[in-house]
Amino acid sequence: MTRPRQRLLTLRDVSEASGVSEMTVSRVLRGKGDVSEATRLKVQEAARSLGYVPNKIAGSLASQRVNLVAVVIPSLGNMVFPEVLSGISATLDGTGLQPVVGVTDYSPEKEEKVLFEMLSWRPSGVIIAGLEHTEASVAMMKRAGIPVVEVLDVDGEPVDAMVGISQRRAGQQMGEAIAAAGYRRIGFVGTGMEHDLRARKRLEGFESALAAHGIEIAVRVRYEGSSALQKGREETANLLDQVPGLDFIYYANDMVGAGGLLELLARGRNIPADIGLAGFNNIELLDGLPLRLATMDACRREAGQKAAEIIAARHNDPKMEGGQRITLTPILQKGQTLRSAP
Amino acid sequence: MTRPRQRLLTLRDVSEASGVSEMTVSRVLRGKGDVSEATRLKVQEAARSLGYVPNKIAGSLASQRVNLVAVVIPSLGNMVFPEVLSGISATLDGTGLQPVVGVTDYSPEKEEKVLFEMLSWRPSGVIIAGLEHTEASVAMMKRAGIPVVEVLDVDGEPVDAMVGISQRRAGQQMGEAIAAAGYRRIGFVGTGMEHDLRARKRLEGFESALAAHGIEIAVRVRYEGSSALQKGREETANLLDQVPGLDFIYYANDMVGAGGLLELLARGRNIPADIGLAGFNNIELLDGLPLRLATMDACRREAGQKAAEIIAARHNDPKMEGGQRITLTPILQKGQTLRSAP
DNA sequence: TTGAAAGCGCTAACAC
DNA sequence: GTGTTAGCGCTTTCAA
Repeated sequence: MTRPRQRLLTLRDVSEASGVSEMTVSRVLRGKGDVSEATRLKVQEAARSLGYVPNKIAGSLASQRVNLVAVVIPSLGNMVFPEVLSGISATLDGTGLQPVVGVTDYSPEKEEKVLFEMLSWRPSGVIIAGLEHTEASVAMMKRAGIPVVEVLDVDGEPVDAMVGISQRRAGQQMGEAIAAAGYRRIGFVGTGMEHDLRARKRLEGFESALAAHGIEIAVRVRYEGSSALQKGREETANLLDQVPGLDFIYYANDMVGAGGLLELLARGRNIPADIGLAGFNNIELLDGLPLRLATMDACRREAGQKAAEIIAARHNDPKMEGGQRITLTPILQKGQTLRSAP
Repeated sequence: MTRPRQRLLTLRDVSEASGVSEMTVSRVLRGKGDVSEATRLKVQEAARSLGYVPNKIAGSLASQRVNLVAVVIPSLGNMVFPEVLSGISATLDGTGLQPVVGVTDYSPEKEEKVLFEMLSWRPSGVIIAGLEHTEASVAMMKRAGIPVVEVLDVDGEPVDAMVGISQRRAGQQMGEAIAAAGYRRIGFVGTGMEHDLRARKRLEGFESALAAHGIEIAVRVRYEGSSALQKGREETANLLDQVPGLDFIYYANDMVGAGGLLELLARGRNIPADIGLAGFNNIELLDGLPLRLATMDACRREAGQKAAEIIAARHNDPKMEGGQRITLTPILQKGQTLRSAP
């Protein structure tokens, strides 16, 4: 494959350039241990002028510690995971820990591979989306001997710690609000993501809430691929044509929901009196739409923050107990597309 | 800070469990060298049943090779960089190389830190957004002895290789199209990103093209913060109030442009006859809007792909020459918000 | 086809 | 405050 690249600068080079022992150079560069001001300056100057970049591979091997946190998420393409990530980064900043991201494309097999790959770097912790993983993935995480935090869902048993909302409950709440508002003929637009188990749980909760009111989803479609805004329009048109009497559409996420909103507005439909709609995620995009879409916050940023806090705390105090369970509470935003209960 | 974590499984454990020497176990696990089928099976079985995860830190130190590619980008929050990333991942898949992402928040100082941090892991290559970096960053990249590809801009001198569009030329082209269409009183909505040098270059090109037609930008505003759709609406309203005779608005990106479009439609303006508008990036979102916004593709995915190809090729053949320069050509999409030349 | 020895570049632990 | 020694867990090299 590849041949070793040219030799780079080592501690020894800095040591020779500064006339200070390797060990002391190492101390200066890490800011550990007492070093006299004089030698410190000598060393720093030498390192700077040589352009020395320490070798973390060697350092980590020797110290048996790695300042990386593995973050395993399904996708970077839909705004929700970047937000989790941004919560993680913000919290990790200043702890000396660094997130490293792996993407699974919603595939459990790829997740397993990514996890294996990341664990082979011996990170200080794992933050992973969801509670469902292959047996091998679970085994790996358990054996890794590091804090593991599963995020964005709390409906199930975690490997170790978990932080998130109850997706099932979130779906239920939306279903209840819709039924309470008197909507009766309800359509659903879902993603084609077979493996988005959180979306599935939301839908289950949603259906159970409707069932309690004697309502069944009248029609459902799934879209494949991305371009969610456009798909939202198309599938909405689709639904309306299939079932003219529809008075509500529930969308698997805000992006398709926004597309649906644009379509309904284009058709001059009376929202929310005549027909209502709701999405999920509370993405920022909604602020600029002609009407505020009803939605629910998945608390993604907060989940990332809390997860990172757990990792950081346990990194600093390895004796700390694991198994934290933090349930976040999403707020239902009625926006302007869900009428109030009569 | 932290104490070493519990001892994990090592090659020695697999060696003992299988009764095969460490060296041969290593060969099996890496699939290198000739190993008899019998021992191969013994070893694989032992590794699997123990749940052995190799230690890449030790492996990389010993072999002096690391299968990581450092990817340094300003942000994950706006869809353009994730797309570059996805081009990179797709191309790297199957090469044995893995991208590791660092985010700079458009700050040159943070970029320097991120670069230092990543280079200390001795990656096999660097892909970094833009051509402008601190002196120290440039020095680090030059000294690293690995392929470096700067992406998304070709207006300047690269450290090594570069792949992207000419941002200046892109701005010019849009300016020319607008002037040719006969628009004369032109407004500009930019981001508050002081350090988005690519946006700045686009604007320079844009202004120079207008100047060639004796036109100056009549009014410009910058928005701060995110929520680009909403800001697009607000700033558009703002502009129209300040300069009622405006007949074109150029937006720094499609997201604000989409907000502007919604605002103009809400005001019942006649697009593109009465007033035109254009964005930049050709994001997917545009497909679902009531009118297709005029825009220009930044070739982000393609830039990621080409960059990754360069890294992969040079990884496989270190003797290969560096300094590749690939200029991609963005296509101007007139959409429905830019009238044709009279 | 397999094994033994010698490091990779750094840091922990201990001596001075 | 500074230096010395002995590895960290692998892979390279070379011998068997």
